[in-house]
Amino acid sequence: MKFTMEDVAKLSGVSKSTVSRILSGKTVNISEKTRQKVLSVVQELNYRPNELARSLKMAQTRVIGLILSDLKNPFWMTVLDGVEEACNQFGYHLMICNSGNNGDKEQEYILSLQQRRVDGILINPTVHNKEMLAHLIQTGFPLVFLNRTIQGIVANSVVVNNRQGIRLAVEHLFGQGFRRIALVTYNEEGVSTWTERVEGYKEGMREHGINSVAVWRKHPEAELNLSPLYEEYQPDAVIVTNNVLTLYVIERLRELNLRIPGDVAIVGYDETVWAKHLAPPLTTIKQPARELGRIATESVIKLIQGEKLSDDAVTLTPEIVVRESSVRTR
Amino acid sequence: MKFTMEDVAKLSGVSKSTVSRILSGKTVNISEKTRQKVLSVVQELNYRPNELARSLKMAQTRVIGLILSDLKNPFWMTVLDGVEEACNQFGYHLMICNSGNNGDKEQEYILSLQQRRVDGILINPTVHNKEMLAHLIQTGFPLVFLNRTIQGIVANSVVVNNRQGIRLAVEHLFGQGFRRIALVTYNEEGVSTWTERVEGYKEGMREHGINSVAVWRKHPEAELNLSPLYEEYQPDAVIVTNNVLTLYVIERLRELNLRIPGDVAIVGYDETVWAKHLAPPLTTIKQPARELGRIATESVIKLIQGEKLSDDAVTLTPEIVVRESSVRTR
DNA sequence: CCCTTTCTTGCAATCGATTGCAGCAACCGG
DNA sequence: CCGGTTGCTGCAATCGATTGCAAGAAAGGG
Repeated sequence: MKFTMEDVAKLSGVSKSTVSRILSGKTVNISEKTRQKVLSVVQELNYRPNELARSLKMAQTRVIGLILSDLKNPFWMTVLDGVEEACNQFGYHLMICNSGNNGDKEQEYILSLQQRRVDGILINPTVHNKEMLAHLIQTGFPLVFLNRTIQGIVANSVVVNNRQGIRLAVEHLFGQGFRRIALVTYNEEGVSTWTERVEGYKEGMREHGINSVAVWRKHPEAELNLSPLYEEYQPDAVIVTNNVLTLYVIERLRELNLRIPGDVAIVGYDETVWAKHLAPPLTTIKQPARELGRIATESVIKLIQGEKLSDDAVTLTPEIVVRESSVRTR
Repeated sequence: MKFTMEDVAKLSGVSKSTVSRILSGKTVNISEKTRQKVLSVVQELNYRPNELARSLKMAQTRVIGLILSDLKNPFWMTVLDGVEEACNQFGYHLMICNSGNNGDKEQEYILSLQQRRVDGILINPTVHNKEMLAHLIQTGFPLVFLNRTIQGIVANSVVVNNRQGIRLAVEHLFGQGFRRIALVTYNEEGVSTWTERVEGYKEGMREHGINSVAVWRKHPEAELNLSPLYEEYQPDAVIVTNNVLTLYVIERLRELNLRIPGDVAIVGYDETVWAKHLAPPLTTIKQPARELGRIATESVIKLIQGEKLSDDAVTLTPEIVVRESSVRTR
């Protein structure tokens, strides 16, 4: 049922070369008669060229690999939508992988995508494959870091300003009169998003003359008992560095019978569909997720097409969406 | 920097054939000496075979295409996670496309995936490409419908029982003493998920002797003014057939100054990370999303491997998660 | 020691495209 | 009528693997 160029050629009474030239749009010097003939046969057979063969010969697949560290995080849904949109626009296809923050799996995927000869890779990297990634970049392979950077690796990357994001939260809370602000984040060594957000928090506090800060870290797999932490620092506000973690923290605070924002104010990370429907509606740091996806994809496509990018890193700007969860009640 | 089998062969002093046989694990009759020699060269060069060439020759790519109708819906995130997991387990890669419920885009993606010679396709189909899909199935192409069926097409599909899902909601609400139950759904012609849920609702109501029902339909792009609808039917409970739509409805009801569940109870569709954090916590119909993804993927892989599936359709069972939004207050 | 059988390995065709080079036909002017 | 252009098309090599067939080497039997 599947036809080849050979078949089309035979039925049109021409050679493969001619068919190929017509289909690839190399309009140069093909008589209108043969062109019509060939196109009608193509139509009739419903022929479509085998992309594998084409890719093999052309040494390009028009496929981009995407490696995410945690597919379950709803944040990626919007990013993914932007990535898909850009891919579609430029005629690329997307191959998706989920490393689950596992270094070995990530490595296997990188190799595997390369074996499949993807033209470029978008990656939200783990911290476990530094040398491999560095090597890849060094060899000129089109690679773009998505939302995370890796210490010590100069790479094209598209990220959102994490320090600024947290500082928006800090400034807002200070404006509302809160002073004892704690931060809750994930306990994952070396992940730039978390470390930068923690730094942003400390900087922000320091600027207001506060050096006694509280950073609470939750291991992704374990529970976090807020009770002793709360007792020790007695915060009047909490900033959380991740969307799902925010829900977790809210739940734990409720268990301590703390009212939001009366006893403790909350600012969460990532604007989500549900943020405004929580009780009380949640103040969030909104990251431009779709743009993140779009721009990163456009970047990798530019690299593929041989363009030099003017900047190694594109840094997007977060906003704060203020809702009741962080507004001082009288 | 990229080596070919030829290079490996030359450096090992053997022919391509031998290298190929060793790497493809065809252990039959290769002397241990040459095997070791070749493997060491492979190691040294860091050689990995070109999958394009292999795929071309073998006429299989070990890639599965996934076409979703609406990537933005958080429901898919969990499904996707299940799909990815199964793909990974069986050594397949995933190519993702988003039709955005657009028939033309869907068609283009189907053709394009076929051109790329994916081994099989998982699709959450729109209603616009019946003949094409039917034809595909007829030719024996491994295709599995995901979460939706298409009227008039017998296909392998994995779905969740939609009638039963809604009826769980109806029964629960009746148990709580609600009688004037309205349903809100999307106004999309012919989409099985919506039509089946509407039917389930009507059946459930009829069984309780209620023939006067209210189905409110929201066009995906337009606003829905609940005020007149509410006035007309005066429901004491509302079931919503989609997760994001549920948030929308809750917002509109709030604008009408209706208290939940005091004035009107709510049951939403899809168990989400945020459901239990809403105010009040939301009762939901929980679909086994990850299993949906896993099983559909396993099905298409079986089809690819030539197995006959014992049943055309696998129907999974939803559950109800009861929370305060649908519990009668005294 | 020769012939047969069993291991190993290589040759060359194949998968389905793309493309440089060359050849043939038609057309032109002189 | 002939040589030179120009226009159109085909031949055959190539991309990087896989694999049927056959040949050469090694081993075994008489």
